[in-house]
Amino acid sequence: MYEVFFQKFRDKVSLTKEEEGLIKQFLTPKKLRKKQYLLQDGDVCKHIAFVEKGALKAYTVDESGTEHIVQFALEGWTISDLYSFLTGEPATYNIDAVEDSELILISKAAHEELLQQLPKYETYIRLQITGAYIALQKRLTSIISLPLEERYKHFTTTYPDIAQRVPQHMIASYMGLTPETLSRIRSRIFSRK
Amino acid sequence: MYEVFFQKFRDKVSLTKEEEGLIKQFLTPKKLRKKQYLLQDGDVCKHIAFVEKGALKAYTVDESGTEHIVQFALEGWTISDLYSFLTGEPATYNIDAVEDSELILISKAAHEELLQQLPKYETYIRLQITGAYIALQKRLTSIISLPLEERYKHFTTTYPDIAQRVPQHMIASYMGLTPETLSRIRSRIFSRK
DNA sequence: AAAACCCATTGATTTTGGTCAATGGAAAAT
DNA sequence: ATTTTCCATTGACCAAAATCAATGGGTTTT
Repeated sequence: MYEVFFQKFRDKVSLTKEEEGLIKQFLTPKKLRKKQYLLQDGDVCKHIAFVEKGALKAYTVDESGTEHIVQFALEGWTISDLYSFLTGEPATYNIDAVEDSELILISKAAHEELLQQLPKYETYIRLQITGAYIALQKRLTSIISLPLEERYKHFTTTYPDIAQRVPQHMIASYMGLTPETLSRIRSRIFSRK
Repeated sequence: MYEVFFQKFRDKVSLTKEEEGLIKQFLTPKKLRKKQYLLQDGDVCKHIAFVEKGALKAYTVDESGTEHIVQFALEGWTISDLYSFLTGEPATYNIDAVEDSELILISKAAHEELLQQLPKYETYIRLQITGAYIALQKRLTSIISLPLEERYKHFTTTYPDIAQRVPQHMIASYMGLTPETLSRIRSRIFSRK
């Protein structure tokens, strides 16, 4: 149940068996069926969720009811409304399951306790958030500097797993496009080469 | 010379005079004239730069020679090509001074040494990068979910200082627009209210 | 003080993506 | 097995932003 989590952890910081056991006490497993919410806009985000299996998405919904996907998370990724988690303010994102999923939850209390008790946990969190920041900055850069067709190619080469598993209209939403436009971009790419 | 830096540091983590002295040994001040480069695309990013005074921008340049601004940094902000800094890969951003500026540089060696010697430094870095991540995620959300006019308003209310000090064509670039389009959006906003 | 440059604005036109609508196929529900 | 539902695609049309081009106000340079 915790294999992927500790694998990712050890990729960043080495752990003894004892430390692993200590951490385990603070983790809560949770299963989520496809389309179930992990978090709803307006609620306070109570957990950081690590994806052991499955796929989730974080998104906003505008007045017209359109979803705008902010983030996908597959196995090995972490998802939350970090601002809400840290401040206790109501969340501005919804998070739900794109597929049946298995998660590992870290509550605010557990997070703070681990930061206190285990310096390696702080290092893990620091490296984890740093990686997320860099990935986000690259995404932003591709949005402001690449033409649409290049952006789509960049996306599919950076995240081939997401491109394969997730319905196209969600990818369109993630890219800030309508499904029709993404479909046309794809057909242009295929016909041209 | 180090006032703003330690002020920001203490906002996140308290420091004794001794600790402050220790950190100071690892910092290098640097002045930059308007338009001077701090980092050029292709070079390795050797430092994290903290802005004591002035304003910098990080940007890419596409084949047509157009700049795409990824980030601004005013007093109290930090700027670098973090990916290049951490991995030693060539940078993909240029960074230069929008105004005459005073910086505090942290080299890779200094960064690693401080992480080793001073747990509070790691905490500072963790909180700092967390804040940057949240800000970036908000920016991304506004890009994919808000209509242009709202996005501009969001920008000016979130960063009134940048909106005032930086030329409009740079803000257009930061928003992924042409200067003409931003100008028209502004005139629409002013005439409408 | 004049010249050169930078920059914001405005107009005319083109390009690009969005909207509305219909179709067909595949997957899920009954 | 058959009906729904969901989803990708395509077409016609519309709206929005980019491009091209010109103007004039400010700065800075000389």
